[in-house]
Amino acid sequence: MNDLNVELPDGSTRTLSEGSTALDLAKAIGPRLAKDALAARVNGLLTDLSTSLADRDRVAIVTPASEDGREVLRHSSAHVLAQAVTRLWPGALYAIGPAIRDGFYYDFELPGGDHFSDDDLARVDAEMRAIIAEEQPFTRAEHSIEEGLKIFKDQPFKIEIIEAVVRGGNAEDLAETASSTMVSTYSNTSAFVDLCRGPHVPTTARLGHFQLTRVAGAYWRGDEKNPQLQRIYGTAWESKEALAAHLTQLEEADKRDHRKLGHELDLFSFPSEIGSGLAVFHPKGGIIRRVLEEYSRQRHEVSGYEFVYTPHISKAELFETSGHLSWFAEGMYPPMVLDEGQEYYLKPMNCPFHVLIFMARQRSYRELPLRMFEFGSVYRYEKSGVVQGLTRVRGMTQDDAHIFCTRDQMADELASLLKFVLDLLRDFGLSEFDLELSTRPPGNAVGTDEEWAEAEATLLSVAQAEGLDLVLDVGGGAFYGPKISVQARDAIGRSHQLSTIQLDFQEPKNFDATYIAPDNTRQRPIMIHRALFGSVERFLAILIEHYAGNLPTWLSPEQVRVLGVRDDHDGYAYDVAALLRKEGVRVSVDEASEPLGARIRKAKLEKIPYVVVVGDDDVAQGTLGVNARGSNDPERGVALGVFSERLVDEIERHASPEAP
RNA sequence: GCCUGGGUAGCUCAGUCGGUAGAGCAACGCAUUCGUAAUGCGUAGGUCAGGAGUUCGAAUCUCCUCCCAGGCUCCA
Repeated sequence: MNDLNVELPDGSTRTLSEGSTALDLAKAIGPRLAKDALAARVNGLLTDLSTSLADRDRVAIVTPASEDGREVLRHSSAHVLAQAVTRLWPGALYAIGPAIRDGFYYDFELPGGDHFSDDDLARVDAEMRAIIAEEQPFTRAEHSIEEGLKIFKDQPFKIEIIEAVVRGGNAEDLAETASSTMVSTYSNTSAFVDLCRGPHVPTTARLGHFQLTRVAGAYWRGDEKNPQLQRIYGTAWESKEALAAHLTQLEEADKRDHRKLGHELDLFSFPSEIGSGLAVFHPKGGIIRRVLEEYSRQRHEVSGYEFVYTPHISKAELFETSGHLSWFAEGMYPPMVLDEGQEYYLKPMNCPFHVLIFMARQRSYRELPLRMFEFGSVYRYEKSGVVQGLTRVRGMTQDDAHIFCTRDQMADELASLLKFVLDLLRDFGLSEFDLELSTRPPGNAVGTDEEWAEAEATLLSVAQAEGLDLVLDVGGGAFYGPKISVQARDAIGRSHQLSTIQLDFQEPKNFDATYIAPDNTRQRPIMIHRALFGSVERFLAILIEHYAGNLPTWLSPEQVRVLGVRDDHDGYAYDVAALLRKEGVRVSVDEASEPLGARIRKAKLEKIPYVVVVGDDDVAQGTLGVNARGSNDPERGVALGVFSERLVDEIERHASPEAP
């Protein structure tokens, strides 16, 4: 019998007897590893422990507390979920059930068109735990296509997958089976067989740290035209602790929810009388918005932008010319019809209006690049199910600008623009970015090859100069021009798409916009659409969640609250407030009608950066007690002038008490 | 738009079998004058999301509409 040598991840080799499996390798390395092992990665491919190894294979044993391990656990959990559902709903059809980020799901069609309800989760959970307690093995088998079709003759979704794979298939289908000539199945008991490429854990006993999270409807193959299936989501982890940590993290994310904080901090609301997806900003939210917008305007002004204002509605003709009515009508509110049959639309975008400003008179090349900026309110008819807080609304304000430039100016303009975007976002405390460049789509794109190539190359080189990775979305651009989008990572690692820079070779053509070139010919300008915040509402939501409501001092609606210890200190408290207000600080006084502790608590719950307490000593010496947000250790006896200077400096630097 | 769950005082929530609506916090009033996260007492507060139906009687059962949450689809 020949030995075989396999290579381990650390580069060492092991000699095993012929016919050894990955599990045998784990045993040879150590009993603890063998006990821990869930699956193996052989020559880069995830596979079962029962896989036989060949000479010179590169093998890594997969253990639970790893990305591979969790993926296997989740995938196997999904499999158990399907088995549980078929036990509880005999005749249920099962479709697909992959591992996803943090968990898994499985899609079903229940007999008689039945739907899962929330109460079903507990039943399914109990059934899954019963299956796990039975310590069922996951047994893999390979069949011919014909056999496969026979095995799943009562499971039309599986048949559809097999047939799709035979025809060539897509990645998703291939993940379910093995290849176009062979069907891979896993069975736990004779009663339950699933079409699956695997790998799976050796037995269900290895599972258990899971929680079913929710039920949902989901279209078969993600297509709205297909029947809707019933989906159950779950999360699964390698240990009780890891599961608990994940659930805690979800709770933490909930606490940051801008809808919750927006309500608690009295920033904005969505009165149902106004309608779905339409926000009103309360005075405190209004302050944040005003400060944010003023800062943005100021930055735009020094960067050579001019400010324009345009109406919220327009005749249909404008959107016919721009093309919106032919390709974006679904996203627009229906028209208002005036007496003479004239149709007016709420604007879904600002660009056509800006083009008209460009065209208001003859333009010379000497005026270019012409940069027009507007906080433009737009209205989009979002489908009722997609509206969400401030992040997906039906009425929003974009920090929108359109740059009209010549072909020669395009590269410089893009380069300075991308720098401008990143600088501005950094001023708001966002520092981690991902860039995505969507390049020319196949087929009839507008613009010359050179224009596309130059624009793409420019965006790429700027990203590199900024030291940022740029992900290419090859062929993902719109037909009318390439696009770069900026995603920002927030404090808990979530990624939000913010800015977009979109080149447009089309719209100036639609409007026949031109400028007079040095050679006295009419030339077509290139148009760049760009929004930095995306929408002001959405940007605010992201900031609120990024800071968990603890906004940096310059953005805080109330920056300082002054409390007198007794009511005979209130006079001094007002003096302090007046002095700070003179320095431009937003400050209020809470008079001593309640105990100090209660007033401090209230101010802390409102996340005010500084709570200032003044008592006998302070009145006598002109000092303050400073209680900074995020600190449990108040500073006593701070001179008023010192505090004021510190505060003004902090505001100027966009810092906060937590990060001074 | 589709699936699931929800909407009761300003907020968070309880409300059993269908029998005239409850708490805590907040608000307001009075008292309390206090040095770093909840002072005490009292008062007021409701078209039970809206509409229709069943019933002697509906927060509770049925239907429709609106709004919210989580998914699916969508996000130019």
